Amino acid sequence: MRLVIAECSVDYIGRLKAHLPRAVRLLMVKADGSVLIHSDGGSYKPLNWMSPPARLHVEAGAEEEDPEVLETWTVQAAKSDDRLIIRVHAKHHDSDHALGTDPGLIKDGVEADLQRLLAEQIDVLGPGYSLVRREYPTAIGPVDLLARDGAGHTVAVELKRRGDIDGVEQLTRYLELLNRDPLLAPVRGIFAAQQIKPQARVLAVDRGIDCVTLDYDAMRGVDDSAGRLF
Amino acid sequence: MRLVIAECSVDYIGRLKAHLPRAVRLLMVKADGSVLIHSDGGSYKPLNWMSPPARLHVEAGAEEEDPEVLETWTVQAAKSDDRLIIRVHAKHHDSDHALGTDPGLIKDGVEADLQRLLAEQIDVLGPGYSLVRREYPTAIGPVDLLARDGAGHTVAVELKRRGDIDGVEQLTRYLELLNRDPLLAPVRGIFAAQQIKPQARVLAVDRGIDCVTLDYDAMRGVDDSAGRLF
DNA sequence: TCTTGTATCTCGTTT
DNA sequence: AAACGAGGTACAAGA
Repeated sequence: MRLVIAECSVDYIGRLKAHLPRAVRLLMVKADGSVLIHSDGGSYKPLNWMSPPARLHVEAGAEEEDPEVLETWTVQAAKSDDRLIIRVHAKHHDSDHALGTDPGLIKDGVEADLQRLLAEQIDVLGPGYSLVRREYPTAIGPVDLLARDGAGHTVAVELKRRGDIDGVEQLTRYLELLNRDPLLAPVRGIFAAQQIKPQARVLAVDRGIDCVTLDYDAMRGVDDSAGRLF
Repeated sequence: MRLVIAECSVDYIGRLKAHLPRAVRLLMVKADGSVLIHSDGGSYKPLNWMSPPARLHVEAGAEEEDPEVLETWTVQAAKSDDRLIIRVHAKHHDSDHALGTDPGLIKDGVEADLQRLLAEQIDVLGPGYSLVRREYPTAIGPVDLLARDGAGHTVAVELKRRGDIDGVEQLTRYLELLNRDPLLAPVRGIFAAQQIKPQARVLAVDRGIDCVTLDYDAMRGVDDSAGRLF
């Protein structure tokens, strides 16, 4: 990994065009040819970048013979026409480092975990609920959870961390399909999420879909396998 | 901005839990207290990070008295309980740089530009078209463009850079709603995008929605404010 | 290989 | 401040 602190201006031409005026920034060049341009703020997203695989070509001076330009960097994407052009006006730092391959990130607490917890604690949806199965297959994809309520009626559960309008649409399509199956019909829908957006709730209610807000921490607290990972 | 190349292990506890085993990585500390942890590969997303605003606290040694740990970095989010703990086993590089504030990115060619151009050149949809308004409000969100065709009938236009099935669903919802308004009905739909995916086109046609492919470069060429950005 | 769905999404804009 | 939509979304899992 090469780290350069440089005064530079940047142009990206590809799916859109973007321009960065002259300023001091960090240029990070990775082993796979990708380049990230970071300022001293913002979040993890670089101001501009080139995704791998890409090829970096450095040329002394400027193509247009501008004496203020020390180097012109051209970063060309290997599989598309996307191109990043970096004009370096001054270099304040330049260092190279051998990092080796990374063992990678281990995660816990994503939607898959939420699904596992709700499957184990299906009665948070109401008394008498029982699980039929997780990832119940349909022609248009698997339903997150299929269950039966206290009265024995089938219930399809769509699970999200953040309940958005898309999730309601998805559940609606599943319900339409499931209700064509005489062995299952009538199938009711439950939209379960840690947070449900107002618009999504309105749409769900309009379609007769129940909304349930889940407390992940509480559910994880009940689960005895919690906290064992690290 | 501080750049440290270090052998480290990392734990994140917040909206989820995540762990990085011991390896050599780049630690980038920004002026706002945010921290990014990058490996020499992947894409622009760091392996792990803390978003601003945050506070970095460095302590010599390890809390648990592990002699292999040189320093323990605690990065605490200012507005939540999110926390990043970095155990530094060895430092290979450590440098600090003054970057100043960045003038920021200038973009061209995003959906907003398309919408402005199409509003100005509404007749690319057909002869006699006239604009009613941009961002026409409805209960479930604003319609990109509302227009009248040559015959004086109302037309709702959904605009995308890339025409996907989601966009057709969105337009369908708008049309359903708009057609309940006796002052507007009947309202026809036009799905306009730079590229329309085959599946989206099939769905649109099936629902009686017209598809229009837009040539952004040509439309920008017509617009006399084009090319002034850079 | 391509498609689908999630994300510690980020980032802007608007309410 | 909260919510909504777009993104050069990125990224991983499944087909």
